[in-house]
Amino acid sequence: MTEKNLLLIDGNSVAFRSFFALHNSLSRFTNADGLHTNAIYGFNKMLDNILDMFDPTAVLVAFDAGKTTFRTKMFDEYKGGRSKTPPELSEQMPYLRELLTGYGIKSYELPDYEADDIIGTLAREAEDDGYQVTIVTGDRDLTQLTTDQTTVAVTVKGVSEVEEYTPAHVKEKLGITPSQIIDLKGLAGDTSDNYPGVTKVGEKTALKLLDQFESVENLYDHVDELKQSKMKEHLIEDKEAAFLSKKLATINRDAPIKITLDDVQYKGANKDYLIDFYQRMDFQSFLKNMQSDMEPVEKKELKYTELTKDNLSLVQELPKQLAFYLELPDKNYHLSEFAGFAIGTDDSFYVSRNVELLNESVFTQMFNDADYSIDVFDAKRTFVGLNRLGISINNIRYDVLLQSYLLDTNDNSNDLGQLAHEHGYMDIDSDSEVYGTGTKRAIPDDDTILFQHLVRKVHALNILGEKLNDDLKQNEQLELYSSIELPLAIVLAKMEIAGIKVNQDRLHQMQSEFAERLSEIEHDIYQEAGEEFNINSPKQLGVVLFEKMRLPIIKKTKTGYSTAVDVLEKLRGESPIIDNILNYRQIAKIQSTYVEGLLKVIHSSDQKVHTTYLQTLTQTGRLSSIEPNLQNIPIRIEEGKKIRQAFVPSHEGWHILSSDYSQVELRVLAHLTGDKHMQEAFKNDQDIHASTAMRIFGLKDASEVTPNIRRQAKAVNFGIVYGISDYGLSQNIGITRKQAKQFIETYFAEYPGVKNYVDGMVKIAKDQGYVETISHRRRYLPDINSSNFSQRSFAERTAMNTPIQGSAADIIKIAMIKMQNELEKRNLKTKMLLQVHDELIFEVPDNEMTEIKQLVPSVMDSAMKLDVPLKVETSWGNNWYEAK
DNA sequence: TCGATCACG
DNA sequence: ACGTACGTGATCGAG
Repeated sequence: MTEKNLLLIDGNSVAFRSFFALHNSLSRFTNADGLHTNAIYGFNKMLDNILDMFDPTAVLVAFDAGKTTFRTKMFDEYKGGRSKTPPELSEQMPYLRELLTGYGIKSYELPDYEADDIIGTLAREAEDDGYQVTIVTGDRDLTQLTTDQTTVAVTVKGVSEVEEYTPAHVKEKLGITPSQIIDLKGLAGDTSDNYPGVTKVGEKTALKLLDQFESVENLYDHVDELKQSKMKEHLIEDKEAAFLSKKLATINRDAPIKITLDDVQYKGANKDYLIDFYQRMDFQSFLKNMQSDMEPVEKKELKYTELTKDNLSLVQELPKQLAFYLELPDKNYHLSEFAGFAIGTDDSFYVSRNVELLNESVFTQMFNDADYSIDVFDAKRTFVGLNRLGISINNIRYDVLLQSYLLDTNDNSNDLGQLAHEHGYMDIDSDSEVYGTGTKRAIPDDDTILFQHLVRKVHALNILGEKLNDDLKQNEQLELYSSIELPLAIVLAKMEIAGIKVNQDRLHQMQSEFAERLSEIEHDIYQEAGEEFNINSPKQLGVVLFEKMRLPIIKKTKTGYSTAVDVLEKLRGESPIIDNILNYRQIAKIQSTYVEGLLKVIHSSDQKVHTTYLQTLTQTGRLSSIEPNLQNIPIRIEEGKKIRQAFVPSHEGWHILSSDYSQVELRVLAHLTGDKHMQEAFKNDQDIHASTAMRIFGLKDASEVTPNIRRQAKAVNFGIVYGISDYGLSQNIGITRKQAKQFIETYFAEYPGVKNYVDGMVKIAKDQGYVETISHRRRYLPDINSSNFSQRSFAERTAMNTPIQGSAADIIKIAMIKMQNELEKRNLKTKMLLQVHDELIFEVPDNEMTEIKQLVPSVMDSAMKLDVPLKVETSWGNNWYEAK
């Protein structure tokens, strides 16, 4: 006889448990549409575990139907006072149903009844029919249903483990039978369901009473026999409440359910449905399990031909639209070895380890033939790689990395395999699977492994390029892709290749100067502390300052005392050691990060540094710069600023020229908000901070704007751009929160357009789930409806900041493309070298200086037409330090 | 690998 | 009552 096993799941309870179990990682669990998925994920984990453990022949998930039930009719405060379900959980409920559909599991709800009642009723029917029943829930109340045939599995530690209650286990834990659970609840009540029980009687007392009297009814039959006590009075007084509570706790095992055991027979999952569902949820690990589950469904083996010098002509037979992948395995592609390449489309693929083949005319012609269009992954990387081989390419069509990033700034993995999976293309492994990670990372010796992987990449590009292009079109982002990001990739490649010359002698000179000063200060600090310790260790420093020297503790971090600058500044008067530490920190920073750090990354071949710009990293559309980061070279403090003297032109007699946008972000703000007052200030070329100062402090004349007042107004302007809060502003300029609040209110009254914009952006983010820049760059903000104040506030500030910072990024990107075009069109030797968010840096031969001084600002200020003028300031000198 | 710190816009 | 300014990267010490 086959065993009959029924699995009943309390849907709401398990969803709730899953949600809170993964609440800390809430923001990690969102899919591409910004939907939270943590509860769905947790529920899925639980399902996998439970199905595996109990191997059921029938399954049902019961849900609560709504707020009101027959219990609320008996007692209208039943489950009252519960905080309402967080929106991040509610939004997941419909998808939970889809998950169940995928598993081939029925779900059911019944108006006026709770999930418990459905479970109780069906469990009774199943027992009568000879089933073994397992009930899964997060709610211990359901243990009242345990019998010899029915086990109640209560989730513990989130939902990954369960505690199984049998009648024996209930007895062991509480000393009562399952049917007495309701008596227990009757006497003790239940705070989470908000019913009272008897005053002053909790679980302990209730159990004692039940041990003696067995049931509520019997207790009250003999209540007179109790000796006089406060408890006896309470019992008598709350008799009604006790009976009501018992009734409320009793699960209805006779609910009018319209679902039968026949309806819930379990026949297994619908794998196609689940795969589609997992893709939509971005559940990579479940997808993978499916795959490994699904027999030996190996990834498709693609046919390919290994290229050699002798069969190169085969490449000429390829269609004119194809994909090409050049493998530079190291992150730093300026120095990486070449592992090989693959090219092809449809079912013709060619592959080789020998990148020298690319120098053959078949390829060099193909890459510069306008009739061809080549799809790649990371155009900038490909361009730089080919350039190192002496090859140019000018017909790239789709860059799947860029496309993917523009569609969703979070999809920016540099691993094509991983990214393909995120877009639903599964016939490929990730680099980490094929090459390994960390120190074990290596290119496989086995040709078939490497070649198959490279060919799969090319095939993935064939499929994804077209698909993502359609998606971009849908988002109105085609223009952003083809007129800004793709051309920019090439411009950036050329800047990286150009590199910037570094004067090593100057750095070495600074290195010994700083070393000397550091050892002097170090000596003083040890004297003052009375011991030697590692000044660079915040932990050791904390002990010295706050334990040994007993200085007042201003702020703490998660791990101990804070020793950050703002804290030390407040301690300045306490001891001369503070000034020395601040000084030491400053110089140590310059020494380690800039002098020594920079020396480490100079290419010995040309005495230059070649940074790598990350074009697909930031959430706003800005670039970032690594190895080395040339976007944070010191400028604010003179000692650090001297580092810039080491950045020099690559030719004798040339100059470094720098042009920067003046207050772009505020100009963008004036444009986006349409605020008349703000626009007026820019149109009249006024000092914007002084103008703001006059408005918020109600000054009549510009002469009344003192430096301090201007400084405060400047902070307010910055605050507006960052998404202001009174607390943030008060911290920044050292005023009270109340004053800060007053400033902000006055500001909004003076600039009503700004106020409208701020509110409008938050609303847009709430309605559509994302915000956009002027060029339709998009940022999704899944936390905008969060019930967590802090997360929600952060999303709100981002909603207003991103269009500003992002539009400013759009503007300079356009300027860079135009600038590079002009330089090439005019055959100038001047090279664009660096971009620092609102600033472009060039090296210029003397005979081009006059032209460039005029050209750069005119290209930059006409990059985009705004409702206010853009302003550009230019300076130049013998090195970067002088160009300021 | 992570948190604290500090460099930039 | 919450607990915050927006966007980055490199270095260090410590687990």
